Amino acid sequence: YHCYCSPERLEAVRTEQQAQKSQYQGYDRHCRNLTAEERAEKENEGIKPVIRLKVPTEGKTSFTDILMGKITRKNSDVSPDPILLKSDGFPTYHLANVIDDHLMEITHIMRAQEWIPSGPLHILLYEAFGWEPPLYCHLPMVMGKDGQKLSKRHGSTAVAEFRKEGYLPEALLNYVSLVGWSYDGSREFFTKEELEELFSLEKINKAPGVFDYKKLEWFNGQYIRQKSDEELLELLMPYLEATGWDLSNKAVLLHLTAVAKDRLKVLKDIVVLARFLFEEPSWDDCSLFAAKGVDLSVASIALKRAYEILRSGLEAKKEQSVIEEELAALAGELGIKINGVFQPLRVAITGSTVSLPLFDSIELLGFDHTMNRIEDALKQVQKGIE
RNA sequence: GGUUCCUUCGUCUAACGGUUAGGACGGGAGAUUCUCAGUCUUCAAAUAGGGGUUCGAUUCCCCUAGGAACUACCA
Repeated sequence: YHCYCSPERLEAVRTEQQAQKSQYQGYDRHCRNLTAEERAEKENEGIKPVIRLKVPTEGKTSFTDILMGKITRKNSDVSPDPILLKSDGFPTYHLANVIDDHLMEITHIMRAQEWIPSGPLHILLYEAFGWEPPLYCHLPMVMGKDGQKLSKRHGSTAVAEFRKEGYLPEALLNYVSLVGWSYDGSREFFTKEELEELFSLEKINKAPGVFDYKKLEWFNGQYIRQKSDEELLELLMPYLEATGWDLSNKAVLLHLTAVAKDRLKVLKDIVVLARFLFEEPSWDDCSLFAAKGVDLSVASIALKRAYEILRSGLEAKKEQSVIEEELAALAGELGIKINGVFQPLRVAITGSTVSLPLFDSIELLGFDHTMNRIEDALKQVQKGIE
């Protein structure tokens, strides 16, 4: 039916209902039973009407949900006479949805549980048109950590964002399949093909699930580790290329990939791990050179001596294990822990106390470059002590 | 407020009405070790509360509590 109520009147009705804490909420069906004269009068005033659905005030409407079972709602509880056609002639969602699905010959509607309350309204619409309603399956929603509808403030929510962060499609798919569903309670790894085979609506949980970014990360790490070095490098390239670094040495990149593989949670992480290869450390904070419980002056000596051991060892092409032993011996001599020697080296070479394994870092960087860096670092430490 | 849906470790979940309530993530401890990771071992951690039905209830029923969604001329 045509409704001529102004937005202002609707708003007034709404605030009045709220103020009264009225049990009845929504449109008051003001225009539902206008006489022909009253309508003509409104038309003459030039008011463009909306078209509302005359929802029955008696009886109930129900439909069967594949997951939820029978859902029934009293017609008096269905949204009172919702707008179907707006005053500008455009349909609202409910009208468009029903017509579109019907014309598209949709047989099954699977949507989130937040749509359950609109179910009876849609059924009413199908009945009004004399159409056969489709089958419904309302799926549990996915919530954020706070138990509210997952939204932007919980982190990434769009597939494109997950991809940008460096989540593998197969990891995301695998993880998401396990929110609200399980196969047998113990098996967790599924390929897309296996999911096509094994996924079943019947085993979907009714309760909403919380999206666990930690577990997604874990899945992603698992899938990353399943890749060959070559495959992984290919996936990593876009992230590396975005930095503007010189990536011409494929052998180095492959070695980098192999060493970084265990350390990646998301592909994007490669940038942090690789930075030392392409940018010179600044060593702004000299205290980084000193391991816990080690004096900076001692660290300085350790670095100097370690540098000599490294240089002669590498020049003589000694085994890594031999050089390691020599470095360990140095630590013993200085009365500090092994890390007291490794940390200043690590900081000198990579600029950070956290890095890829030391000898891999050296090999990636190359002998000359490594030596130069340690020499520079030595100067920094001297300045730091003074 | 009203309507509807939901309720097993912190999180995702498993358990023909009969199990020491299982697995995974995360957390703790330990091993490996040059840091960080990774890997391995290991520990803690739950049936929301109250009534029924039953020889027996996580499982079936009722009540309470809690949570969520919806309640637009948005979708």
